Amino acid sequence: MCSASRGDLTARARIRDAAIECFGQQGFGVSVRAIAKHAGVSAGLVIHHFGSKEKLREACDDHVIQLIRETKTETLTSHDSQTFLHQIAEVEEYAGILAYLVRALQTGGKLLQVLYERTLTDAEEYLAKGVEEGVIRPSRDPAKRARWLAGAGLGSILLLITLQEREPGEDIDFRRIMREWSEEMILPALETYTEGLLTERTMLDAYLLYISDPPEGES
Amino acid sequence: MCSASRGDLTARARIRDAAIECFGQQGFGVSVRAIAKHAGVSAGLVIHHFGSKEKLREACDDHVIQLIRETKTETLTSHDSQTFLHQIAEVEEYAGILAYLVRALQTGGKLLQVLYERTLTDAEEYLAKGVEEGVIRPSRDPAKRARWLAGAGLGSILLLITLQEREPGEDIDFRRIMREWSEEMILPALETYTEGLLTERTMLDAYLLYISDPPEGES
DNA sequence: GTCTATATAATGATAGAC
DNA sequence: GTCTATCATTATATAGAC
Repeated sequence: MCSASRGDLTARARIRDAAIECFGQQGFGVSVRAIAKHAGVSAGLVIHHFGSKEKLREACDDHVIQLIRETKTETLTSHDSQTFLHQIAEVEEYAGILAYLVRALQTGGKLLQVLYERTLTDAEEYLAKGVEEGVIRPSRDPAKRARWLAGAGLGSILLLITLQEREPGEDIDFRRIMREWSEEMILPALETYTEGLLTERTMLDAYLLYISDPPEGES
Repeated sequence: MCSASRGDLTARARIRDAAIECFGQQGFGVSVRAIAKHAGVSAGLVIHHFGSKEKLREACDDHVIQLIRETKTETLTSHDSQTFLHQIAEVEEYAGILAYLVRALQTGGKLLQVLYERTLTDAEEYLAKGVEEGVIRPSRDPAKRARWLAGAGLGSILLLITLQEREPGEDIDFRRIMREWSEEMILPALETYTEGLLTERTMLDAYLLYISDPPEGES
């Protein structure tokens, strides 16, 4: 399925996997000693293989990024563009990776960048396909709409997860959170996406007029 | 305007303000010594006043929470429910507080809880007022819709800010980010909120039927 | 490759002078 | 109230044996 399964039992890989678990559960402040203990090796060996704690962190990032890139997005058929995050949350095996992922997302950096781009690409495809099939309305600016929806989708699930974490180190049931959130949002989302939110089109028309006839210098 | 201005120049307050700046710019890993240096006092005095680094952190949280509670939400007239975050971002004086706020939001905890509740309350009020005035469509479940919109609003702006932070310690222009985001989202938001996203109401009707006639045991 | 032992630096917090 | 000096702990990273 993914490269993490191929005879990947070298000490280096074991340490990396242990690091992903420790970082995910306890945050990036966790000590090299704790990671080494969890991997069943000495602290020295960890540094021997990765050079430094920071490089170990980078190796973890790269490993998860590779996983994101290798995992195909399931066919998007449901009411809302299924996030990659939802997909991975359903796989028991990836529980540790998901925890790491969430923590990495909260601190920003390359991983967040990659996941956002992935989410954006998925949203663009989903929307384009829907428009082509006639089930989704065309947009005056499809790229902007995709960015808006992707940002709201990834952002709100990320916010929700962060919101659930009462105390540091607490185990979070990502699957439960995402399932509950999906049920929570389906009614308002369907409602709004079907019927809209505003009763009048005055604001939209005013804005369209505004941008078609810019008041002051603009390209 | 707010309590932070009343003869608040005691050393304790100076240390607290310095801590907010340091935490905001460099994260919560910043040392007590660095905070003390920034406040122009000794490290011992910091502990003397607050007991521990953690309690200092709590004092910072409480101070920002008080600010959130004291700041009134401006009348919500624009196209979209203006987030409290947007409002504070426009005040030059609060630049340091905003940085702290964002970092606190990313790590979760009490402050995030408070700000989310605030955003939710604002959204509920805004929507209720709009429905009453007839400019916003009534919802089958107003509370759920408010939660959905508040989560998407706060979540996406938080995601966007986190996304902008290339390297740790980098100075972020929150105002620029929020202004650009507002301009980015106004077209897709108005478009979707006015015309909807889906061309057919089959999915909504199917879901409404589904929940009105639950297939298996449900309250 | 893997270990133990250790160097070195930084941290949060304390004690006591002023 | 504020300082300096110091403690005790912990961290990352290194050196060298096996």
